[in-house]
Amino acid sequence: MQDHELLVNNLNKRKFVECEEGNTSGRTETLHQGSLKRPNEGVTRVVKDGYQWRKYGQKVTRDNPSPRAYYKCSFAPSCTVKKKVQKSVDDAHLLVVIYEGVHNHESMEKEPDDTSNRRLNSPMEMLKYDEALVEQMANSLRRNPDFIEDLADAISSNILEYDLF
DNA sequence: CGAGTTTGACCGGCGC
DNA sequence: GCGCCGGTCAAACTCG
Repeated sequence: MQDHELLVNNLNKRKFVECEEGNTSGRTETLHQGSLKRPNEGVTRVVKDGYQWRKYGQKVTRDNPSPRAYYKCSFAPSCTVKKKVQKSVDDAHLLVVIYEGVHNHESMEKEPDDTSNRRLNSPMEMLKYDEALVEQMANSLRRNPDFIEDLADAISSNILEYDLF
């Protein structure tokens, strides 16, 4: 399933904090605020979860003061998958990603270079992200003890998969 | 020059 | 019927 792919991808990019299922038609993920939305921060441009997304709109919604961004999958013209990205109401450090639909094509997993991830911005930035990441994880885990099991399960199964590569 | 982003306008659904 | 709101479109702009 793509769930795991996304999870692993985000972990690789050091942006993933927590993931929760439970949206009706789509999936919801909460990401640590990283370079996700700002291509000019010098990291990867559009590819961050294995797919290529093209932004087609942005809106400020009522329930959340932060603008919500709308993305379509631009990797395959026939792919109608969309995703919405907005900051969490609870925690502005988190990005909530809502996926709608299912990809009808392979992901772009084979990112040409793992080296493109390599430099977030600077070692300082990485440290900052790491700190915030740990903090966020601790907080969310404290709040959601049940989540530990799911997360550990997902991570461990993916680690095993990755070991094969 | 092409691909992607920004941003204001537009449209349709829904509640009153 | 009207207004609000979320979602989408498209022209202008930016960047590599």
